[in-house]
Amino acid sequence: MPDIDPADKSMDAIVALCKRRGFVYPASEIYGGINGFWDYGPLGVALKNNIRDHWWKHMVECPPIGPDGEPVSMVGLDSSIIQNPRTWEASGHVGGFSDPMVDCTDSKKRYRADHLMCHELSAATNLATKAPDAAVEIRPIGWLAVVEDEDYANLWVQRAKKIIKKTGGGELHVAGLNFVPYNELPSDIQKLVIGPDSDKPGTLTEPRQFNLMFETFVGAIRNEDAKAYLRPETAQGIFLNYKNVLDTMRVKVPFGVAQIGKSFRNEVTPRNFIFRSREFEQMEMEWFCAPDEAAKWYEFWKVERMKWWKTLGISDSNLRYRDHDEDELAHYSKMCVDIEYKYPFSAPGFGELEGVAHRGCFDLTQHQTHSKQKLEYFDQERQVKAKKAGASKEEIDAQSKYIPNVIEPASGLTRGVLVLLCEAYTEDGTRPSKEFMKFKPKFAPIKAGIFPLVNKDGMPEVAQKLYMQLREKYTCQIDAKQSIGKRYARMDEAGTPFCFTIDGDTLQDQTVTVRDRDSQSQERINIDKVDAFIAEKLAD
RNA sequence: GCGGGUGUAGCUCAGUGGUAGAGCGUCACGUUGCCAACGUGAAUGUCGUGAGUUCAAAUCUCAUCACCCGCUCCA
Repeated sequence: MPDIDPADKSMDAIVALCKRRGFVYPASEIYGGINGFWDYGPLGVALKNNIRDHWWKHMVECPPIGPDGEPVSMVGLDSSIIQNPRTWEASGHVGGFSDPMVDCTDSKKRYRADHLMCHELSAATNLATKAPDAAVEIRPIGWLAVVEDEDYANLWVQRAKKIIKKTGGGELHVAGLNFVPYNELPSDIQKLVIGPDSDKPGTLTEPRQFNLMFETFVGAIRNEDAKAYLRPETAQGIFLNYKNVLDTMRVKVPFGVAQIGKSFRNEVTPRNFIFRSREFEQMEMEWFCAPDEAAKWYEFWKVERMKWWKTLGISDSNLRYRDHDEDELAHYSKMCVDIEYKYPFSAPGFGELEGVAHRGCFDLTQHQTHSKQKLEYFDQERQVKAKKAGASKEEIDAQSKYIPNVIEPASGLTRGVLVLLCEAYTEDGTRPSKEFMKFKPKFAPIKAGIFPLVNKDGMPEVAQKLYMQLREKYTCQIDAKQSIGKRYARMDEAGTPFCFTIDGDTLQDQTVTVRDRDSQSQERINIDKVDAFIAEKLAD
């Protein structure tokens, strides 16, 4: 069966199935829910754990082979969600995530206050055209704002002329263009500003802070000194422990530290099911390397991470790279590429799944400055090499002491769950369930259903015995209730790849039927071969 | 945060001021011989929440919450 284009899948139908079958529920639903939070149900947590374990296996326990043919060096970590608040000053999250925003009550648009470039606007009317220097009347109109872009000064002049025409005419009167960002204007002048999509002054609100970090208080006393933040990313926990790992784990640059955990962002607009939620789970790795090798490792991880996503059974045409433009890069990043997936809500476009960022030495330098702890790395191999080459003391130091650069593949575990849900969702009007979940067997929450064909003649007993044996190794469900078709249909919606049915023949010749989820076809195998059959199908 | 839309059983929905409904699903019992079979029965609703108008509100009004779409933002 050819893969279905995500554009043809209905997000509503996926959300409905997720709830109906226990993948994802709205959080605190009996109280009316809470915007931006979701609970993972029995099948959802199984799917999420499967992806999580697969990532951990391929990043920490069995990391990829490096360019030199040896496995790369990687260790795991699980750092605290709440850290010393100074962490977030150093990382740039206090400030960086709190851009002041301005709303226009006329155009109903919202702008970043520091992106609104404002200039005083006046019209000049020459009262006596024959006496050039005298009798020029200056008519102040107010201030005019335009959105900052490459050519905003020209845009401003065009808008200014239009507004002068509308408000009584005259020539544009400016003495040199000196733009001021909206947030730097005094509040009495802010009231005179004409918005970028409005003709009226005073329609812009005061700049308002949108801090994207959740705040809490450590200890019983709730004051500024006790204020702390829920981490908005897991990455900083790794930087905070960089020195501990170096001192205790006998690792040498280049090496990586990987971590999986919850992060929290007070998003302005949680949207698109679990794609953007306020509490989410990340799988992040920080790769520490010598500055002159960073570009090489950036390419390495860019390739490796895409390979990894493809091992989840996602079709090639639904994944792509998207390099960030220079003006799009975050304050810490030198290069960044997104691995994107074609979600049903973004199709035919793509949406982010993972970002691989070249963070330079930004983070460690920041933490070194703020904490006053030395985070420099001493590279003994380079020192020996430089000495052999007869370098001067200064040259040896320069080559062997450095702040490592960091390559960061950061992905959303909960986005991975969403991708597999979207990828697996398949409509098929010809089968009883009308829709089924085509998970790659390795990631399916339930690997096998075990059914007695009918609930008599010793079949339930044989099924029970098989179940007890299989459940030691695989997530299985035994079900003897209702018709066999109904049981198959339920398993289809749960995405269970195989169903083993004990029938009359089983009692005679020790064989069971295996029903394949995708083809709905059956074959008979010996009951002793069931374990090996599943094992083979789960292997990569 | 702004604008628009939606909210009735687990799901899909009907119900425009007068007793809360249907189909599917779920559960029980019986039956069963490979794809949501059949029979009988059962459970499930503060009609999103709170106020107001009314003799009477799922229905009208207001507020609020959640979800969807578009801005804005974003991993």
